[in-house]
Amino acid sequence: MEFTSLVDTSLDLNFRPLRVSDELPKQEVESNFIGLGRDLVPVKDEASNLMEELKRVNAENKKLTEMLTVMCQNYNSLRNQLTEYMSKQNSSTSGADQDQNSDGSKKIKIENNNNNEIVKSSVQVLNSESSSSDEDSSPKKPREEHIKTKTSRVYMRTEPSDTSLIVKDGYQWRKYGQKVTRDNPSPRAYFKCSFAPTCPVKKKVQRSVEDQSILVATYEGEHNHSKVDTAGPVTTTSPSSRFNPKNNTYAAAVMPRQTLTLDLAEPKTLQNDIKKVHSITSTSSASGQKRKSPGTDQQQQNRPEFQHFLIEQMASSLTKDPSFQAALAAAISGKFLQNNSNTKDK
DNA sequence: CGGTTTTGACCAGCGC
DNA sequence: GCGCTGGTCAAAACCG
Repeated sequence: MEFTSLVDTSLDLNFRPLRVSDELPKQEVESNFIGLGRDLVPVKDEASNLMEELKRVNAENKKLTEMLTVMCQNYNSLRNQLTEYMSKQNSSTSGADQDQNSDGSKKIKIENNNNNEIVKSSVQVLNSESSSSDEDSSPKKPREEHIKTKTSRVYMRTEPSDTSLIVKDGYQWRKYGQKVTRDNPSPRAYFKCSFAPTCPVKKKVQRSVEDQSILVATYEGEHNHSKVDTAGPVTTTSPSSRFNPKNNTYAAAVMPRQTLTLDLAEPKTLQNDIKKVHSITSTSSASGQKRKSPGTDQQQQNRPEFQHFLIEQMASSLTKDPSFQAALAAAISGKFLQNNSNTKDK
């Protein structure tokens, strides 16, 4: 449980109400064993146990808040990089769509336009709903499908040392292929949703050409089931994918990955928070298009006021979350019920 | 043993 | 028709 909470925030919180009922019996069994060992456990002890539990939950919340802070920092730095990159492109000649690309393929052009859109909208939403024309696959057949199927693209920052192509998004995926594409030296991995056999969703994951630390996940189709709630860290792929034995980068990669997992999970609340944070950090520079000295945002973010505001926002976001409240209420009431049954049994 | 990953083979679309 | 490319298949390997 602790590990789950450490690894993910909103996803687990959202699903917690479902899990509480699953997990509580376990705790009951455990505490019943304890109860058998000691004939009469004073109510005082139980109360102190509860307090301990509350303290532990509070500590967990603190950890989550800190992680969210890191997430926002990563997000902002990524945004800065993208903004800089795009402004560089804009400052060059207008027809410089294919600079960097000697072959100047149409696909790249489209990709760049898409990036442009995202940056122009201040990258509030990293999950961009794309039209049928924006997908990078050119053949006719897929194109027909795109008219029907929803495609979206998600950008995710990872540790540079992390070579795995894993995007944690709360779903369970089965990898069915990997290819090295022409316009990108890093391989592209193909995944199918493996939670439901009938689920038509596919995703492609590939590292960005510009920044190898950015994973680009392209989703095709819509899930016909809810998110998978497994016991592990937000779960996306098979057990062996949660930890990459080749480079031992799992622990290091966990933090950056959460960033977009959260974006996917609860876009509205988090984006609102991020918007607020953003408005604070960019009060001096109007549109963000002005050339800022690199690291300006970073300095702002390091300010204690900013950190405080950020933590407050995250905390309020958590406490406002009905799922979180329900989970907390269920946990507490479960404990009380457990107490009652224990005392009645004796 | 069942599910997942890996990876070479295969297929279809496209341009020349 | 041929070669290139992206996407998928499927057998073997791997893992818990």
